[in-house]
Amino acid sequence: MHVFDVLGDPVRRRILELLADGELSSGAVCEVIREEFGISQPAVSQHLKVLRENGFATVRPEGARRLYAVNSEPLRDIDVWLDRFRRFWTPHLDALGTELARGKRERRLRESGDAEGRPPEEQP
Amino acid sequence: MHVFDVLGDPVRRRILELLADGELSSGAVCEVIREEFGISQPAVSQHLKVLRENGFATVRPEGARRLYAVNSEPLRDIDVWLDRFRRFWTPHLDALGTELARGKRERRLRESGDAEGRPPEEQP
DNA sequence: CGCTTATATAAGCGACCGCTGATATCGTAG
DNA sequence: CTACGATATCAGCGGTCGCTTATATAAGCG
Repeated sequence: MHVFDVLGDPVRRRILELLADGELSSGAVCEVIREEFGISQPAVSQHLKVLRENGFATVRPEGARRLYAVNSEPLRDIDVWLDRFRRFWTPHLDALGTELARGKRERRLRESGDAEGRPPEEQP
Repeated sequence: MHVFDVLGDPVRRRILELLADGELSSGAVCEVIREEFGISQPAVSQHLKVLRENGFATVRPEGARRLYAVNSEPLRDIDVWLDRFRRFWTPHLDALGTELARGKRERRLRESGDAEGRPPEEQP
């Protein structure tokens, strides 16, 4: 399934938004989604499966619960795909220039300020 | 139709990639897509319609041809949606910081260097 | 041990999406 | 005016996706 197909579903997008604020158990996700979309637990579980199998989320068992977290790599792929269109709203850069600028920005900000540092969950 | 649904289709993504290099006639798009995906002219026309109706492309008649061009606004919406996940690969920024940094970056680059300036096509 | 809670899987069904083939519209050339 | 080329639209069909109900797996708890 392609990256954009995964994000094509509003429920999956919402789940990712929820996970963006920190890891959540399947049940916690269920509760919110059920309230907002009115769909069943298996439906949510199937969406979580899609997110899992396509690398958008990682799972960590904790007792009987399963804690889900965002895995950002596929989202970064989208960001990269968007690069070729960035010059349409940052007109003075071609694709290479944008890449350099993004790198420079990151470096500049990394060495100056800092905020809360949640490390990006990498799975081996 | 939602932004991500539009990009869910590989043909539509490819068409946008083609249009990213400059405007193309429906026929020109057809030719490439037909070669790459082996689908018919009506199929391509329907995809162009989806792109048009969802604001991803603009059309300009030139004689009997119709010239298509990228309209970047929906793509920017995706970029904005991605903002909430950017801290996963630029860990030292929260969402607000990222927004500020992006604005600052743009301003900084706008007043310093410049490259070839294809103006972003705005439709009134 | 059973019983409950938490989550995942299976089977089946309806809706939607994208394709094709046929046709309509529109511009242009002879 | 007619014919042709370029593009859009229509009708219909098949496949896929997401939902539901029912069930399986597995952990916690008395």
